[in-house]
Amino acid sequence: MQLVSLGRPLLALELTLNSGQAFHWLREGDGWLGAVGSEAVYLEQKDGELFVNAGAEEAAAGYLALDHPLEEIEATFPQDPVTREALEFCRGMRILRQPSWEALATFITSSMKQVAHIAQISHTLRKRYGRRLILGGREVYAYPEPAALAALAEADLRACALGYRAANLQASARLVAEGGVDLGVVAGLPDVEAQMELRRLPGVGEKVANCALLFGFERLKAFPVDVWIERVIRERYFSKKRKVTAAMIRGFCGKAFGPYGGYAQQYLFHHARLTWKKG
DNA sequence: CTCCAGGTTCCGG
DNA sequence: CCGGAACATGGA
Repeated sequence: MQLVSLGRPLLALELTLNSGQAFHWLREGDGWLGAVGSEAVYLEQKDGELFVNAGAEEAAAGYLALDHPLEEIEATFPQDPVTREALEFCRGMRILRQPSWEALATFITSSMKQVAHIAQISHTLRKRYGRRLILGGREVYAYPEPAALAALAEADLRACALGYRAANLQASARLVAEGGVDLGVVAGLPDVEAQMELRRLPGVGEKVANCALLFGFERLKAFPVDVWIERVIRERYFSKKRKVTAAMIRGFCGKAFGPYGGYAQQYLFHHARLTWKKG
């Protein structure tokens, strides 16, 4: 396979691909093999230099969001010790620019699931119902289109270990495929309205909507609050308060982390998930 | 075995 | 607005 250099961007490639944003990248030799939309892509980073299979330069640069001004973004983070620790741990991690349906759908399947299992579900769905792509003799699978999932029975999705999420994914795929919720329209809405529109889909509440906005609609201030973020906020920012309600956490997170709150959130999430010690 | 995971929805205070 | 319970599945 012929590789092309994309230079030396500020990028922590492995961290980015394994930080719980996307769930399908697999180790292949010295790099990573996966799909960017409907294009098979190989990525490799060697001594800070980024390489991609010839022909996929544009897709890779867009997906990896190399145009995000990452040094400026990281400089907007608050200076508190918790965020600084996360920044030190995650420096160079980027918010991927994923296709909106792919991001939305994978997070519909994510509720009450560990990252490893979300990945397993993603791979099963891709392999059974996504388009098969070939790169360097290797098979890669695109995420299934809304219409492909809309055409299935709920039982087909249950068979992919989706559990109660099967009905939500099926119904959401149908709504999107039939235009009941138009993701192209969502892309043009302001953040608040976009979130409301996404929440019309079954299985999409505040957290999943924010994940979709952050990872699939490039809303870099969207701040998903999951169990890890909630733990961090409660125990390290509100440690002395007796009662901390969801509204207080939402208010704090929307205000305290600046114009790139979603980036800060991702750093806090990843750092907490990998280093948290009980007690 | 028990506990918990990148939650949502519905229901009763 | 708030807390609880039901909902499936598998990794730790």
